[in-house]
Amino acid sequence: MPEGLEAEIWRAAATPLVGRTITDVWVDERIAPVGLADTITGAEITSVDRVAKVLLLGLESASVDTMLGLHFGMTGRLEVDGDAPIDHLEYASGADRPAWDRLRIWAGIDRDDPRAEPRHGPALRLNDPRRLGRVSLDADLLHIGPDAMTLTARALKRQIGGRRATIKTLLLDQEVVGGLGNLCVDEVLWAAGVAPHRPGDQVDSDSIVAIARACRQRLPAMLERGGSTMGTLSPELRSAPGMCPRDGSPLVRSKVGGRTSVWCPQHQK
DNA sequence: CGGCATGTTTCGCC
DNA sequence: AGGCGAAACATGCC
Repeated sequence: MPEGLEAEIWRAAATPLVGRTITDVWVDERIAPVGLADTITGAEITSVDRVAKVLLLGLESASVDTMLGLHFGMTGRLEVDGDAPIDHLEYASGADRPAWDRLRIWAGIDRDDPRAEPRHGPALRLNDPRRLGRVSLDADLLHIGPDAMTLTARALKRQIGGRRATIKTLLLDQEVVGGLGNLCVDEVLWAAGVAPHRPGDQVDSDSIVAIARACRQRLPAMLERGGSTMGTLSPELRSAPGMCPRDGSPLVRSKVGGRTSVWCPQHQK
């Protein structure tokens, strides 16, 4: 579930936390730096941002000035004030077990708001069955590439350079482009008419333009509709590849860059 | 039981 | 040195 689009949905959902003070923290210490809870308890949440697939909370207090980074891995999901903005797909059987919680942050309401009611549950809850997600402090995000949603052809061309890895591998590399995951890359390449296994240095200029345009146009549309699973290459189509929605020829399911890829040999060259 | 999963990190080989 | 690809990580589901 979590690609850049999901992180963006969670960013928007978490903005009401700005201005609150962290009163208590519980964390699964296997996925966080030592002493994280003590470090951030008492700090005010001063900002909520997203970089690529990472959600960032700015935290400030007399003794702390840091950025808390939430990485969701393959199966992480977020709840804010008891509300999950995205439902499961992979674990769609309604499973949401407390045992899978990895981080719980209780944060007080705005001190000066007389209408505010006390809250009992955690303000923020990171639930992640597979535990591939991570919580970090001051993560190094300097090398993250330009964000996919606003990607320009010029920037994409520069980032790809003369590299010979497959275009799919390159687009999945967060240092090349920020925010794309397996589903979005397949969707973008399908829309742009580029085969996933084409080497980066053999992607012509027109295709670069098409990929960047597909990122700028399709990703915001998918975001609007609910995230990475809302592309033309639907989860149903991915799991049982049928006919290409564009030209009606058979879709192919194969491994590219170690990831399951769905594409149309007819119009993706 | 075997295989597979929306993601990163690490290791070894050029 | 650095790009590249495969393996590893961890757990649940079909």
